[in-house]
Amino acid sequence: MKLIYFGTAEFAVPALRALKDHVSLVVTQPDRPSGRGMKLTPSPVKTAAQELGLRVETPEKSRTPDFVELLRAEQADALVVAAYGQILSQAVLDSAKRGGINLHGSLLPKYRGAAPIQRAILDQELETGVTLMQMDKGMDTGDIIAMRATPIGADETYGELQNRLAQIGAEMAAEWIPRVVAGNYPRTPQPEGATHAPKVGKAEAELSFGRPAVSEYARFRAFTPSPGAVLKTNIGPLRISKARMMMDSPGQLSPGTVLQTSPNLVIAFDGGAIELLELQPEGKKRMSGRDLANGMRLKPGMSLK
RNA sequence: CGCGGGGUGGAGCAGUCCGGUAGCUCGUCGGGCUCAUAACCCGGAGGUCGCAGGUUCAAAUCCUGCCCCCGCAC
Repeated sequence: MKLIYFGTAEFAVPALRALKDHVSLVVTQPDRPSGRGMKLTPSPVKTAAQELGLRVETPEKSRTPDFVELLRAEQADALVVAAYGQILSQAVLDSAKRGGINLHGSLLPKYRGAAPIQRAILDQELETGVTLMQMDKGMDTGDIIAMRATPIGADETYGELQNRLAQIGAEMAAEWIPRVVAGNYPRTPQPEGATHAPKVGKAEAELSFGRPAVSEYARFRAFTPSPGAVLKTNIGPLRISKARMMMDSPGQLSPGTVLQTSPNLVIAFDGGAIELLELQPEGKKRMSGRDLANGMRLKPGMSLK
């Protein structure tokens, strides 16, 4: 069994590790400038591939004739694709015997597209999962090979859920890829009811006092740890890294009010309150909500709005 | 050379412009009050003010160099 692995994000790493003994080539996005100082940063998949001693290619575009030729020359049994970040052309898909097999972080046909995991949390879905499918030229529209569901925890963040789904994906890959290569596998067209999960934008990561506490708590979870949920306040933007929904009803205090500073910082939102356990003001280090209240002299009753 | 903020007892901050007594909110330790407490009262310990030079009678504060942390943009 000879595989070419296409992946970029963290989601794709566990499956790569699971299949490593059969991967002859890893294709991932080129290093991108990122972080302070615009340093070139390799993708998580590239880092993992190098650690595993695998050959890596990082084409700017995978569909160029030269690159397709390189893929064909591998004479691979299948392309395994997970969170790669580029559309694969039909020519690329046709370069391996069984075409492209994709791991997708949702229960297809729901949440087709770039950000299925974040969207599922943002929508306060109760469950999601991983789908293994035969790629076609559409965006996550191929025939389903296997699917596994898992509940979304009430306090689960994007990072935590992604890790779990990636692990599930790795197990599915280990179980199904050999059968796919052998040509012995089911293919079920996706049913009706597709929804789309477009890339999340920076504006969506902004928490708002005026919206319902439950929706903002979901928003916090969907953007944690990356890119991070931000709460704009009169003492500057706060990046929230740990928070918890307060279950007891806070009465009808106006959104944005500091309800408690001890033992933790609690802020009123519409119809509820959220405890800010760990956050980071602009230019500062990460700190507890309590520390922020100490340094900023916050007192119950003050407004952050 | 992308833009910017910061390093002050264990934590978060003020003080730096305009040099001259180490401040605030917590934590911690001891004592008190209380049925009790994350509340309140009294008392204590704990700081080479990032590092190295320089100026000065005197530097957290002014000058020079260096190290480290972080945000934005991407």
